[in-house]
Amino acid sequence: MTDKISERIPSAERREQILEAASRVFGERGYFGATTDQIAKAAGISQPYVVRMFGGKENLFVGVLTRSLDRLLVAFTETIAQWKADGSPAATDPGYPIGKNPKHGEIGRRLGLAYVNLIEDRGLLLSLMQAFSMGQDPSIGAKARGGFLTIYRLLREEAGFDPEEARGFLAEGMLLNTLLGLRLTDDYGKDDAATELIECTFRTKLQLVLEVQGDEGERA
Amino acid sequence: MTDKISERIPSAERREQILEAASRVFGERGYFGATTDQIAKAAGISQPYVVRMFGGKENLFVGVLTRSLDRLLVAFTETIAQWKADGSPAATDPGYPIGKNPKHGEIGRRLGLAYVNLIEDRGLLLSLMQAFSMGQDPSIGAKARGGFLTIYRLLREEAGFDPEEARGFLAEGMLLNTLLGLRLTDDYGKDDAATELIECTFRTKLQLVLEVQGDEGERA
DNA sequence: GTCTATATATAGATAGAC
DNA sequence: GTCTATCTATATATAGAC
Repeated sequence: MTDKISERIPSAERREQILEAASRVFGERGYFGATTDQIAKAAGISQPYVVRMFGGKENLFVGVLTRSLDRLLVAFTETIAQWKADGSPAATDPGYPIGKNPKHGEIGRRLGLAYVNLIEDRGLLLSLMQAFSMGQDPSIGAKARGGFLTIYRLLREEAGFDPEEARGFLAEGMLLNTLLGLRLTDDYGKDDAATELIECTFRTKLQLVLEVQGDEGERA
Repeated sequence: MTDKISERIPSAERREQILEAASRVFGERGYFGATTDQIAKAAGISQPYVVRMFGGKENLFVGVLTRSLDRLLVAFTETIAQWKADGSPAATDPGYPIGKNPKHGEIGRRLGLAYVNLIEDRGLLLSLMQAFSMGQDPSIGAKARGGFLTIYRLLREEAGFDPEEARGFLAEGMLLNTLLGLRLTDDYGKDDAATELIECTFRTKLQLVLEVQGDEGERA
C-alpha cells in the first residue's frame, strides 16, 4: 500500500494531470487560497514536483487559465464548423420559435449547449470565474481579457452574431456561470423563485437540451 | 508620528471600517487568500482586534457579504419606490400589462443605473463575485443564494418583471460584473472588439447614463 | 476599545538523493 | 521523473496588559 512513489509517466501527461487537479483546487479556493500542496495531493504527487514542473504558483495558474480558454475556444470553433457543415445559416433551419433572427437562433443554441457541457466541469467553471475577478493582476488579468475578447471576436466573425447578439450571448453565459457557481440548482424544486429562474434560464438557453441532443442523434 | 494606537471610537463605527476594508481585501485576494492581517492593516488597526471583533475569518466574510447584499437590496428598493412615486404605469394601474411595454423599460434602466453605481465600488463588486463562486461553502453559499433569490423576487414582485425580463436583467448584470472584474474597460479605445463590446453593453444597459441623469435633473 | 507578545500551524521554494 | 528533508516566511488565534 506504500504508493508513495508515483508511477513514472511522460511529463506531458503528468503536466495535464497537474493542470486538471490545479483547476479544481484553484476554483474552489481561489488563486491565493489554493496551495501547491493541496494541488499536489489532488494530483497524487509531491508538492516540490508541482513547483518544479511549473516553476511556481503563478505560472501554474496561468497554465490552468490557458488550458480552460483553449478548451472553450476549441469547443466553440468545432461547434461553428459543424454548424456550417450542416448547411449553416438559414438553409435547413426549420424556423425555431426563439429569437428575432432564426438564422442565428440555431447557432446560438448549439454554442449554448457546448458551453453548458464544458462548464459542467466545475474546475473549469470556477477557475474561469476566479480569473474574471482578477483583472488587476498583470499576467492573469491580461490573459483573461485576451481570452474573453477572442471569444467575442469568434462570435462576431465566425458565428455571424451582430454586436447585440454577441453581447446577449455572453450575458447569458455569465448568468449560467453564476447559477452554477452559486449551486442555485440545489434549490431547484425546493424554492419557487429558484425553480422558476432555473427553468427559464436553461429552457431559453438550450431550448431543451434533449431536443438539441436529439437533433445530433438524427445526424448520426 | 507614532500612530500605533488607533483613536478610540464606537464599536459600530469600527465594525463598519473593518467591513469596508475586508470587502476590498476579500475581493482582491479571495476568501482563503485574504489574511486578517492584511484586512487589519487596511483598516488601520491590529490583527488580533479584527479577529476579536468578528470572532474569526468566516464570520467576517459573512459580514462583508451580508453588507453587500443589504446595500444592493436597499438601492433597488429605493429605486423602485422612486419609480412608483414618479407615476409609473404599475403604480397607477395594478393590472397594467408590463410585458413588452416601452414604459416598462424605464424601471430596467433605472435599476441598471443603480447597479452600475453600486459596483463602481470594486470591493463590493469583487466580494460579490467571490461569493458567487462559493456555492459549495455551507454558510457562505447559503447566504449568497438567499441574497440572489431575494433580488430575483424583488424584480418579479416589485418591479413587475416577468420571468424572462428578470432573467435578462440578471444576465446583463452578470456581464457587467465580468467586464468590470476583468478590467476590460482598460482596453476601451485600444482594442476594437473591447471598444465595441463595452459601448454596446453600457449603452444597452443604461440607454445612456446621461439621459437618465438628465431626467433626474428635470425633476429637481 | 485596543494593543503587544506569542503559540501553533502551514505556506512556497530549494537542495539534493534516487 | 520523482522523492524526502528542510529553510524561511507567514497564517490564525489566544493571553493578557493598558
